[in-house]
Order: sequence, then structure tokens, then C-alpha cells
Amino acid sequence: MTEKKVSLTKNQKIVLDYIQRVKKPVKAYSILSSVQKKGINAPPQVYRALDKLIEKGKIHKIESQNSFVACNTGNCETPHAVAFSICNNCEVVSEINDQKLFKYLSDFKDNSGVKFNSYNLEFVGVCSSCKAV
Amino acid sequence: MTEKKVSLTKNQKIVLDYIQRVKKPVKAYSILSSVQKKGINAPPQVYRALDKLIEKGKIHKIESQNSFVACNTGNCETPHAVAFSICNNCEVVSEINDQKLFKYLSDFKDNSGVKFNSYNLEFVGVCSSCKAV
DNA sequence: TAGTGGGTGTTATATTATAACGCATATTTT
DNA sequence: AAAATATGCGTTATAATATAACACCCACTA
Repeated sequence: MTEKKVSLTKNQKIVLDYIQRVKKPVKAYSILSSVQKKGINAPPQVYRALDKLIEKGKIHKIESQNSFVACNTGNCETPHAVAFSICNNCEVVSEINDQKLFKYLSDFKDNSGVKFNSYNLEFVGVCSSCKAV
Repeated sequence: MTEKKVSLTKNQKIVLDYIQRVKKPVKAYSILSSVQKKGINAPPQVYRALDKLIEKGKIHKIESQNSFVACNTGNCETPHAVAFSICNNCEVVSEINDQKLFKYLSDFKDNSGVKFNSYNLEFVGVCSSCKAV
């Protein structure tokens, strides 16, 4: 298990630190307003950092929400093969780390026999906490 | 097999007709400019039609592209349980109709035992046509 | 030491989506 | 039929999300 060393720039650190602290998906402009005191002033600075953080496996984008969340492994090996569950009652978003699911999806072949190395899966339903009520 | 009868309003028909004719994902504003001669003048008219067409199983949204595509069954029973493949070379988007995949996903339980009735899965890779070249 | 690549800061603008309002149409209830 | 209710329409304005473009800086290297 070689740990791939990833270095982050100043802005990337600021943005990642914020996303990790809030522990839930956040929007780009919400990040922007929260880190302005750290010297990040404009949208491109945020979006550049977000792009690089995704490439580096530090965060993921929740496509259906245009929001961004820290990777729950801290250092994702497969930043483009991800699964989430979204509760449509309490809005909680959880990253799913299920090796069998991952294997199923990365082994999946479409009807022309093609496999896909990247995928984004977003489940929507009622989470266990909300069901319990 | 009872066919659920779905009626469409005038604007919904105009928008659906356009989406079905182009046969590939289209953006909301591209729809707007294409149907202005039919009397649709403003974004809300398009977005309203899109929302209803999704509910009625006539189209799906490709979340990672903010684009909309006709359902390839013409009349989807599960408008919120869908899978697509996206070629990152030629950009072609195909809806995947694989009963085993659907069953796998609708049977999937997260680590608290919860199942999800809705999901959106987008595979990204190189399609067979592009591989062949 | 000139060239290269990546990151930064900035302004401006493009793209995607919704709020809000008044009116019209259809359905059902009385 | 009249009233009540719900859904859709057309419109203006604006909110929210994202990128283009440019000048500058810094680290590396050839």
C-alpha cells in the first residue's frame, strides 16, 4: 500500500480545510464567502481549487446538487468512481464505501461490451434516522 | 401491462418534440432558442416543461452536464432510477437499460440496511465506436 | 538566464435556474 | 350554473453557478 503523496497549494489548503470542517456538502459560493477573510476574493480562485482537489481525490462533487464534499477516506484512490446516498427528508449526504458495489460497477459492461472506469452514482431515498421517526 | 396514460400540455409537447427529434442531450437554453418560433419566449416556460416531462417519465436529466435527453423507452416507469454512459471522447450519451443492473441497484442496501428507490448513475469512459478507431 | 509550467489575483461575462405576479383554463363541488 | 380549487401560461426580473481572459509571480530546468 504505497500512499500517493499529494501536495496542495495555499488556496487548495484553505478550501479543503473549510470543506473538511463543515462535514457536509457545500456550494462554491458558500465556500467563497466563508474563506474571504483568508484572502480568497473571487469565484475563479474557488473553482480552480475545487477542480484540483477533485483531481487529487480530496473532495467529490455531488452532481445533482452542484455541491462539494470531502472524501471520507481523506485520500481517494478513485476520485472518479464514487457513490453517495442522499436523504430527501433531512438532506444528509453520505459517501458509500462498499467494495462489492464498486466491483460490480467497475466490472459492468454495457450492451456493446464496454467497461467504464469512471462513474458517479447518487442514490436518493429516506435515511435510517429519518425512517426511525 | 397497463400503459399509464399521460397527457401533455402544449408547451410540454413542444419541448418534448424538440428533445426527441435531436436524439441527444440538449441544454435548456438551447431548447429555448430552438422553440422560440413556436411561441415559447422565456426560460421559466422551458424549465416548467422540463420538470413535468421528467415527472412524467418522458425525459431524463444528465446531472453532470445539465442537459436533458428523451427517455429511450418513450414512457419510463421509473423516471428516477436511471443509468447512462457518457463517452468522454465523442461525447455520446446512451441510456442503459439493463435489468440486472437495475435490480442490483434497487436491491442495494447501505451499511445501515437502507434501500433507495431512486438513483442516478452516470458512467464515463470510451464508447465502443471510439475504441474501434 | 531564458524558457517553461503551474499557480495566483483580477475583471468581466457566460451559463443555468428560479422568484414572483397576474391572468387563463380546466375540474370538481355545491 | 356558480363557486372553489388546482394547474398551467406569459412575463419581468434576478439569483445562482461557472468560466474566459489577461497580467503577474514563482519554481524548476535545460
